Amino acid sequence: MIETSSLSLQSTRGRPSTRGRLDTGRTAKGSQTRDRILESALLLFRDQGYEQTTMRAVARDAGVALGNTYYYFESKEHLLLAFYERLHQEHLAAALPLLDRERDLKKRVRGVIAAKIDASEPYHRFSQLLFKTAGDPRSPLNPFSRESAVARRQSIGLFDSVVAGSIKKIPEDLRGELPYLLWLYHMGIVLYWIHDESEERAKTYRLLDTTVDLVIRVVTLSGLPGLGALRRRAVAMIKDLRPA
Amino acid sequence: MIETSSLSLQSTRGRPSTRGRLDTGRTAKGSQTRDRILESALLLFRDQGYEQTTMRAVARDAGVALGNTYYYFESKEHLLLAFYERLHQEHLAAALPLLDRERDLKKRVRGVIAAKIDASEPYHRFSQLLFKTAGDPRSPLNPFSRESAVARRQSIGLFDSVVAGSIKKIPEDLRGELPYLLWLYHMGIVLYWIHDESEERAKTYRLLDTTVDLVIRVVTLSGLPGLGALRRRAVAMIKDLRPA
DNA sequence: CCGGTTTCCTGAACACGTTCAAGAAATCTC
DNA sequence: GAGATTTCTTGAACGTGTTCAGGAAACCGG
Repeated sequence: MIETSSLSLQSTRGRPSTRGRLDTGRTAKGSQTRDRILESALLLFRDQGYEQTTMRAVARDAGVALGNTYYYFESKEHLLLAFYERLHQEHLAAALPLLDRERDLKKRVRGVIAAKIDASEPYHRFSQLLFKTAGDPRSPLNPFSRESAVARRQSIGLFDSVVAGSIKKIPEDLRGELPYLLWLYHMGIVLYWIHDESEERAKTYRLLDTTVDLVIRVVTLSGLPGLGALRRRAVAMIKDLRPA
Repeated sequence: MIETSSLSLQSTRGRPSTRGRLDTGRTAKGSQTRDRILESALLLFRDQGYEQTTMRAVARDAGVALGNTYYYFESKEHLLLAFYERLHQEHLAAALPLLDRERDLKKRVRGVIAAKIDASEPYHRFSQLLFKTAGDPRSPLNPFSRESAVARRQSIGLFDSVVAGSIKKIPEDLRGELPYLLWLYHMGIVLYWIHDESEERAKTYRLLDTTVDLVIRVVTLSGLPGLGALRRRAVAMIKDLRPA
């Protein structure tokens, strides 16, 4: 499928997009240590949450000195960022088969978001931190920050594929902004999921099913001749106000 | 105006809705100390941000020992919560005249949200923390937590008045949920505002003007006979999925 | 007033994330 | 392989939010 060929399953670990100073993992030894630290952190995060996990415990479990963790990860939050990057890879792997198979836009959107929720489920307890820090412009986890730019672009890129690979007729002007809008929509669903404590996240899935229907309906309606002016105005607004 | 009579301008300070153990401010002396601490904290927060403000600095400026701040405020975050309660009072004071004067729904919604942004402007730099912690279910600042229930109910209550005091015809079933929906909408605008660094927050105001138009249009359209089924389905979903 | 009780206040101590000077190990150059 | 350079590792130390045992001050019933 051509439209998914731009999506990469390659992990960005090992040669991360670091900023000058922290150009780590250059030797085999260094790379191994980095992985050991990351692995320890992920296990501890999952088992006892982010706040309860101390950097000292991460270092101990990885078998290195405390200070060494700071050679490979700028801060505890960057360790979390590395986790999210891995989570995204898992999400991608889960979503790709569906994108290759299904061509109906509604099912593609629903499937990709459901895959995200499923992939995140083991980490529900501490995924709360995603949004805890997502709102802080200074945090590297903030979806608009420079440091998470790679992850964000990848995440939005997934919705590029969702749109590109569907057979639905979409007005040209809306088509350009739709992936971004779907990404925002998916963030909203995730935010709800974070707070959802219902059995099997039943409420989140009900929300998803109902709203995905509405969303697709709006996309369809926006193509009607009588609604062209309204649609153009909305698209213009999004282009204007969408963060750079 | 009857519909605003339930809104209170009384500050909740002095006799806060604390939980048993921390039933503070019972003597005149205690209450004074609490106010001194809060005042110091607000000044420091505003001038140098939340993270840069240390509890030791707060205590020093208030002229008390470090430990004493923890007698009146459970944590640094609770100090921030007290700040948001005060901010809400200022917002309320700014919004009330408009609600007494104006009866057009669109103008009421726009006015109340604009008032919120204006009231928050002096604290833009560290308001980022609102959403930083808003996503964390364990944080007292989380809009769905027990501790912020009072503030939240007040905040939604404001939109109760917005709806109740307008002359717009609104379908009965939607009318019940509309205040909550408008509150959610207003949270979205605030989230955008937090990240908005444009001159005079021009982008936020453009977003507000455009979306308020869309929102009201949807409310109007939802009353059309042909769209009753869709509206009922949407309202049912909201009732089902709205957090308790 | 006095003793008892509650409320208020103190500062040392703790665990945490983070920094840093110093040294060990790997790699490179010749 | 020796020396020079880079990469990796260490653990003590700093400043932070928070806790806590203990003491001071206010209040209350007699």
